[in-house]
Amino acid sequence: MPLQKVSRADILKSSIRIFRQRGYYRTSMTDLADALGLTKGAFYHHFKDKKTVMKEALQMSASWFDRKVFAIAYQEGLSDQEKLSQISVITYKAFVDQPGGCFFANTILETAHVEDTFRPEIMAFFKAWEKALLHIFSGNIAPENLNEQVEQIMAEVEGSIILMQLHQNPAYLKKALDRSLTYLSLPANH
Amino acid sequence: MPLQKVSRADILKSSIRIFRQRGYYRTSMTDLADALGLTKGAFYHHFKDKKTVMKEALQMSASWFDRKVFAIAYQEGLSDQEKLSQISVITYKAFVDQPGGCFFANTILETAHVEDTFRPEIMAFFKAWEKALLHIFSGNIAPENLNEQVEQIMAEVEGSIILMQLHQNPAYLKKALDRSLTYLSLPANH
DNA sequence: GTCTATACACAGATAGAC
DNA sequence: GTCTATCTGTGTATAGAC
Repeated sequence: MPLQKVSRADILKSSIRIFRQRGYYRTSMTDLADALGLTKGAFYHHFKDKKTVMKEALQMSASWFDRKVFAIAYQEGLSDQEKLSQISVITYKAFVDQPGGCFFANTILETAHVEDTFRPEIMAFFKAWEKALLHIFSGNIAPENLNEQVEQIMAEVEGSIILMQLHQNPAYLKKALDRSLTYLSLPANH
Repeated sequence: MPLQKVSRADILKSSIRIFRQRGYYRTSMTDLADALGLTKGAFYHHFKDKKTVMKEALQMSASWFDRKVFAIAYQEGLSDQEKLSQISVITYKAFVDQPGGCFFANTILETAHVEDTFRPEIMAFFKAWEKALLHIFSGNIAPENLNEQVEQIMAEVEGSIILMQLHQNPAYLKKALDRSLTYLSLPANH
């Protein structure tokens, strides 16, 4: 029986799930190690400290959204409606299938007034999301309303994730995502 | 020189500020005691444990919103526009003057997937907010759209508080509150 | 009502055997 | 690469003097 090899990516995938649900401060190194069937000592062989695990976890999660969600905004041959609809479906699935809500929103609220350690990673996620939405809506909305429309959608989605977790009911997120689709065809924007 | 007397309300007011900024788990009993110039031992004379401080802090904060913000929705002699406008102004001031964003949103995101301890107190805040908005909008919006309109406003405001803290810019909250006023006079709702 | 001192658990992190 | 054992700091909470 050879020794089990755990890849850096395996560790991060597992740690993302735990950090997202329990938060950064409440998660202990023992929590992270146990989830992989490792001891603390073995875990520290792979990562030098908790901060580094968290930073790379945020980066890996942001990268997933870049590739699986935001990339849809730049695909050739899709209408703006199709792009936004596909993004909504995947976003819904992502936030409902795996508990813990939005890893990035959770982390900024938890840490913003304690330390700035993770602000760059969190900011990168929101900037990529904003850019994708701006790309989709730029042809449908007057330039002077564009930025606020995109801001509004991001606020609605993030806020609905809070309500979803409060009421333990994913319908809140579903309705917010559905509303974002209606903003593509508002008469007032043409 | 008599011994200094610290009231339960004083302790709670101070603790609310710290819990809101640092979160529940990251806040230590030493943090709470130090802020009042007390030692841990003295602090424990007033509250039997951390959980109780948090519960009463949430209750006191919710009570403040009930009296100072949500009560406006039921005041005689104000138009719906005036009610919502006054609520917006106070809400903005409350969330901007004191750092840490929304105590209730922070706490539900931090604790929802770890324990249910504070869910009743947090739920009470959101229910009171929802009820106040329903009261204001009930005369302006068709009954079949009423619930979703109120949901949307709460999601937008909470989401904008996240963006406000991410970008360290209160304009995000201001714009979300201003949008809520426009929903009172949307032609589609009449 | 506030203080010092302390008990006990667990946190993050490291050393060294296998 | 994983383990056990350990170091050090800090957490919640309590006991008892003043």
